[in-house]
Order: sequence, then C-alpha cells, then structure tokens
Amino acid sequence: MPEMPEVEMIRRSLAPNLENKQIVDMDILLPRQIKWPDTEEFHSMLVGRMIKKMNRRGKYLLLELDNGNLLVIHLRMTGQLLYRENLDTQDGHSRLIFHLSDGSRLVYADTRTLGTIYALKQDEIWRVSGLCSLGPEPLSEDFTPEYLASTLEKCRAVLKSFLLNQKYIGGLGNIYADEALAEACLHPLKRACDVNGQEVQRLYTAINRVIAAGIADGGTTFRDYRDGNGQRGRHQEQLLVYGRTGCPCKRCQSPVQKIQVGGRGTHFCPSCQVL
DNA sequence: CAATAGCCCTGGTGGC
DNA sequence: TGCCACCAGGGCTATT
Repeated sequence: MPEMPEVEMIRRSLAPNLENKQIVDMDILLPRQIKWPDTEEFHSMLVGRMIKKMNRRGKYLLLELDNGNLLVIHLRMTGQLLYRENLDTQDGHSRLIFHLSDGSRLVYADTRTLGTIYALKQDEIWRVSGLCSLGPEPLSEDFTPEYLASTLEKCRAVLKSFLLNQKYIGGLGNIYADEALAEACLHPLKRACDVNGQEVQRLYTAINRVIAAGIADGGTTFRDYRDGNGQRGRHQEQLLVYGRTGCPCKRCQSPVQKIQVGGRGTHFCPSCQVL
C-alpha cells in the first residue's frame, strides 16, 4: 500500500537508474492495466523514447519523456516498480516490462492488478482526473496551516475521510492518515469543520511529521511495499496505532481500537484521541 | 455536498 | 488437511 513516502522512496531509488536511458522495447503482460491509450499505441508512444526525468505528485509517478510526453503510473495497493540490471532476477506478478538501452529493465509488478498506467501527450493530463484534482501535498510550500484551516472549515466530513480525500491533501493513505490523527490526538470521527485553531496547528504539524518520518525511515513495509531496488521500509516499527489493534497505546497504555470509517479500517487510541 | 455501497483484484488468514 | 468466507484498501462510479 504505497502512500506518499513510499512512492517518494520509489522515485528516489529509480531516478538515477532510469534518467537519460532509452526504452528500447517492452513486454505488455497484462494489457488491461494500461488505461490509456490502447496497447498498440501505448507501445508506439514509448518505444524509442528517452526517460528525461522521474517526478512524483501525491501517489502518482510521472516519467517525463524526451518529447514531452508522460508515462503516468499509480501503484494502488500492491504495485511495485523494480529496477533490474540483468536477467537473472525473475519477479513474480510482472505485468509490464520496459527494456532499457543499457540492457537493464524496469519491471512493473502487481499482485492484485489494481494499479493504473497511462501514456499521455503533453496536453492530455486531463485524462487522469485524480491527478488533476490533487490537493497540495504535505511538506510542500502550498500546504500551509492557513490552507488546512480554511479547507477543514468548509468540510463537514469526519477527519479520517477528510485526510484520505486526495483533493484536500495529496498523498496520505490509510496508514499515515491514522498515524497523523494519533500524533495530533484527534479522533477519526471528529468533524473536519469542528476542529479548532489549536487543533488545526496540531494536525498540520502531525501530517508533516508522519510523512517526513516515513520518508526518513525508507517507507512502511507491511507486506508488499519495496523500493525500486527491492528494499523494504523500516517505518512500520515506529507506528503509533496502525496495525496495533489491541496493543497498548505508546502514550497511555490503553488498548488501540479498530473501527470502520468510510469503509476503511481505522486505528486509534480511544483515550488519547478525543472528539 | 456527504455518506455508503459496489467494483476492480489476489493472496494470506482464521475458523471449522 | 482442506475448504471457504473474509479482509486488505486506492480510487472511481452510482445511488440515496
């Protein structure tokens, strides 16, 4: 379940290995994961192109090509992008393989096949609606306490749903949303518009802190996440509440509770996190 | 506008 | 040991 820190680690681990290399061929093993254009055109749009730059927006990876076109990849739940220098590593669940000019490969693997892949011309970003409507990301200039305060004020949804909605903040997923609320001592069912000034400040700091910590620890590996070199993350050891149902809260020793909010498993400390 | 359910999917797990 | 229901949940759509 790669969220912003994990996708950023993937970007960082892949960029030096991919930038300025040419895609010489590809194996499309599961065509339905390519959402645009059709298989044939996807192939012809990419083969022969040079990867100029590897960018990220929220949980989207954006590979900029030498003609200005864009390869957009969203890993969803179990997607992985792996750089392989030679042919002796076989990755399970490979769905798409790019062969690069120096004999190396970029492998897209995905057990549950929920990931989405697009090849877009410069003026075609609108085809990825989630990318167009993406809110500012944690740690960025646009993500300010003022932005958070005014956005919360206008929203009547509960905090957990607010944090997961990518149009408000780009990049948070289930793990870091739960962790940010735990860090800020805010209840996941509290209404966004009911958060007061002091709580906004706490939430703002918490969001940036958990994302920065996730990146510093190389991401969170629960099951599937690996970086571009196949390395696991270490942040799972630092989590306050996620995946710790029934375990003592690290602050007050009360057992961590798990509930469903908007269809998502939600972990919190019923004693530290108040409504 | 918000909440909810359903959909896409596979593999791991827990119960019997 | 085998079988099966259930869960993991990101993002989109349809419905209430």
